[in-house]
Amino acid sequence: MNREFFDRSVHQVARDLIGCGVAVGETAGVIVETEAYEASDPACHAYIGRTARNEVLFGPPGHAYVYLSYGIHSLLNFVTEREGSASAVLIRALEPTHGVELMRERRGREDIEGLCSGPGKLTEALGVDLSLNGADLLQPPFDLSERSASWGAVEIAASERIGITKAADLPWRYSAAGSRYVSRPWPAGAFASL
DNA sequence: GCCAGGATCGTCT
DNA sequence: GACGATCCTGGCG
Repeated sequence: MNREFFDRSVHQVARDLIGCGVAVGETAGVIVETEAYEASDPACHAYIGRTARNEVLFGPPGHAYVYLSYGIHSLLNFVTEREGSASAVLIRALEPTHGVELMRERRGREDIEGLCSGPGKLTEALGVDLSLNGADLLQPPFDLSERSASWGAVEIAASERIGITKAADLPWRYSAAGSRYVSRPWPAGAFASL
């Protein structure tokens, strides 16, 4: 995984991230659900312009944008597109692959489907918090890997984003069709082409 | 199984 | 001083 991967349209990156591996320290999983947020999008934190909070979104691609949601959950995003173009992919769900016992301890639950099936859940499982805001995704503790051959033919569903009030009708949520690890099911017949 | 409500705090008005 | 890109629990069928 290199910088160029992220230096592309946020929608392309959001789709291409499905099936890719994300490791943070000893824990890792495969991305099965993402959402795209672009600068011209009212639901994007950068829509209102540059502030102290969203500054990372305006920076170079391939960095982590982490912010606190509802005062409780840290949400993990990957910054995309050239510097100055504020856009990011929200990582919404993972299929756990490594460090499952550590994930269980951090989450305080046993069921593997529930460990990373939501944006706030996976950050808790991976140990991601606000201290990683702005961190380079190409450096430790992150270790990202490209989609493996077994995921090469994955079908990707496109549907409406979850939990937002502005621009809620845009179909910018992407999920791996057939995965048991997504945060919510996708509507029938909502498929994007690779 | 579904739904309503509460937890909790950084950010911006 | 209001508002979330959320999650979990408890109450009710």
